[in-house]
Formats: sequence, C-alpha cells, structure tokens
Amino acid sequence: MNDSRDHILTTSLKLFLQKSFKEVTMKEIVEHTGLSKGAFYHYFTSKEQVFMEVINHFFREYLHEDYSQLPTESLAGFYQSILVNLDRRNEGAFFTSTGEPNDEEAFNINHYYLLFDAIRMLPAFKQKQLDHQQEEFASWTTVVTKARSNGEIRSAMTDEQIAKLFIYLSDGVGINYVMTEGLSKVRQELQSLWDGLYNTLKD
Amino acid sequence: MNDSRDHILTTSLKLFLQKSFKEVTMKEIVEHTGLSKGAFYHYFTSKEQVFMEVINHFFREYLHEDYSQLPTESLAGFYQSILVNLDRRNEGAFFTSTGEPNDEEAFNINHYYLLFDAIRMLPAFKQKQLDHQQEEFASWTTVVTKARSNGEIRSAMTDEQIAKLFIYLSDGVGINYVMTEGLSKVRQELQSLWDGLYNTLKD
DNA sequence: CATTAAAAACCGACCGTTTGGTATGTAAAG
DNA sequence: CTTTACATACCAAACGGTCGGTTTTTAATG
Repeated sequence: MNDSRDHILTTSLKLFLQKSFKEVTMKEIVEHTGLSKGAFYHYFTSKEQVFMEVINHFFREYLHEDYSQLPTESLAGFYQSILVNLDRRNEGAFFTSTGEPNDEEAFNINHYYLLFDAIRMLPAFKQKQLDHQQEEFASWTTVVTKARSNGEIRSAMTDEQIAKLFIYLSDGVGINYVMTEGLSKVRQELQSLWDGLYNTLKD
Repeated sequence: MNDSRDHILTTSLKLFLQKSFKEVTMKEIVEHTGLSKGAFYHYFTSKEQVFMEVINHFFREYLHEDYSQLPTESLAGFYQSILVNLDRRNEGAFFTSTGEPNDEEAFNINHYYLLFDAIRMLPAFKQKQLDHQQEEFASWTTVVTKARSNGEIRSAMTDEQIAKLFIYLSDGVGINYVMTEGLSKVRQELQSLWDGLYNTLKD
C-alpha cells in the first residue's frame, strides 16, 4: 500500500546509519529516495518526524535483545544464545522486517551516533533504553542466581556483580572494536572473555 | 601572550563538549568568546582548524591515562591507582593545563560525540587512540603477568584475557552510565567490579 | 466498460534563514 | 609608520520547509 512512505523510511535509516541527524540533509534524503521534496513532505511533516519513526520502527527492535525468549536453565546456555543471536543480527540484515537486504557494512561507530541522537532527541526512546537495561540486568541476575543454586557456578561475588560483569564486558568489547576495526571480531572476543569468566566462576 | 587565541580555544572546547562538531556554529563560537568573526579568522583559518587544535591540546591528554607512571608491583595497586586518577580527573577539571576551572558537568554522552568526531575527522587522532589502546593493553598484561608470578593471583585464563577483562569492564561501565545517569557512580561501580574480579582471581 | 469527479501522490520552483567564510576598514601597539 | 588585533558589513551556498500546480490513482455513477 504505502510504498513510497516505507521507501523513504528505509532510505532515511540507511543515511542515519552513516551520519548524525544534523549531518544528513533533506537534499540527501530526497535524492537517495529518487522522489521529490514534495513527496517527502506529503508523507512527513519534518526531518525530525522521519527520524523519530526510523528509530521507533527499526532501530529499537534491532538494538534490543529479547531476554524473555532466552533459555535460562544454565548460565552457559544463556550467554551462548545471546552470542548466537548476535551472529544472526550481524550476518542477517538490518531490515529483516521489510525484507530488504543489508548491503551496508555491519555495526560501526555511526550506530553510536544514532543511538546518542535518539537518546538526546527522543525522551521516550531514552526511557525505553533505560527499561531495556534494567530488563537486561534483571535477566542476567536471575540466570546467575539459578546457576549458583544449581551448583553450575560458585563465586564470592554477588549475583548482581557477576551479572554486571557479563553485561559491561559485552558493552566494553563493542565500543572498543567499533573505534578500531569493525565488529567482525567482537563475537569471538566476547565468546573468549565470557568463556574465561565462566570457567573461573565454575571452578 | 596570545590571550585571545587561547580564549577562543578553551571556549570552543566547552562548546564541542556540549554538541557535535556540526552542531556547533561559528556564530556560537564568536558570541561565546565575546570577540568578533574577524578576530576568530585572524587566529584560525577555519572551524575545522580550531576543532583540530582543541583535540590536540586538551582532549587527548584528558582522555589518555599515562600508564608509564603507574605502580606495577601489584595488580591491586595498579588498578587502584587508575581509580584514584579517575577521581582526580572528575573532580579536578578539564582545563588543568590552563588553570581554568571546570564548571561544566562531568564526563557525559557528549564526550563520545567528541571522541567519535575526532576519530572520523582526524586520522592522526585515530592512530593515537589506537596506540593508546595498545599501550593500555600491554600495561595491563604486564601487570597481570607479574601478579601471577608473584602469587598475587591465579587463574585458568591467560594474562591477556584477564587484562582485557579489566579494560573492557571499565569501558562498559563508562558507556552504560553515560547513557543513563551521570558519571558520578562510575567510580564506585568500577571499584566494586574490579575488586570482585580481583578477589575471584586471588582465590 | 466508460465517464467523471474527487482524492492522493508527486513535482520543482521558491522562500526566509542560517551556514562558514571573506573583504574592508580602523584602532591600538611596537 | 608598519604590523597586529580586532570589528562589521557582506557573500554565495546550503539549510529545512512551503506552495501552487500537475499527474496518477481511486471510487462512484450511468
């Protein structure tokens, strides 16, 4: 039905993945869509609006792992599933929902621009981000608690500390590799560190 | 001597700490300095140039911990020193070199904009960043190696893995707190996690 | 199926403002 | 009297956005 509107949205997303909100111009959006300024403003009222919709439609679901769908029987299985999902999102595509392929490069430094822009411009998004972080923390903590009572792991640290260890480790690996090479090595790096940490807790 | 020039530099820094390069306008720089456009272009040839100098003069030394000055006798002492230095930089000021006080808020989300802008715009800075990361990794690894042979710690993980654990943990804590609250809690959070990790390695 | 009127989709010229940067001038310093 | 340090008016280009008009699609009617 609304073909052009979706086309504008996905095209804008591609641009916002390459530059910050301020750096992407209306001219670029219009030219990349192949449409005209009139067409754009027929569907959207402003550059801000298309940004907002881009964030809400694509970026949020792309960023946020769904922790409720993860297996929680063991800590090892839990983090292994996250790694597998990370793989899927990397090789897969950004636009799975629209069926469009991801011919662009993988996760990179610009994703942080986009994330930060969204946080600064959209209070609702910032709240979602906060909620997601809490959910992430709660999920990890639950799994760690269970793993400890199972006898899967043991440690002098609190469950919360261990949960944070895993979470911050993944964030740290991400931002480090984004600043240097690509995200290609992130998966194996994260696997190696999580495994090492896990084995330390297991002994 | 060159009073106005330095004034422009520090004023520009303050602005670049609040917005991205693109978002900071010449008008803002000129108005905040209290000088005129003519004055600005008397000392600098472009907005890019003042950005470049801002990065080289202030930001780099602010960001980069000097690992050669840290005590390496024990792992505990090593990371404790880093935490103390982190304190100093937080409460202290951004402009220690010029003696100006830091009345602005502490490290926040905009610092990442600045960091990313610098990486994208200044290849030399990116290289310095990379070198610094390598130096950081090398320092941690050395300290961990020594700590292990000392009998201070023991672990099934390699020295490199342990080093990365500490490094990525700090990066992860930083970016997480920047996105939510401030950097106020980062220090204690990092202390808690590093301590927990350390004790696990010690047992 | 053809006719037609209304609505939706789309175009590109145009608008006021802001952008980074320049040119010209002048007052002060050496 | 020359150089340095500023100020200000000005510029072309780019900015996000508007508007009047044209084409295309849709839906109702005979």
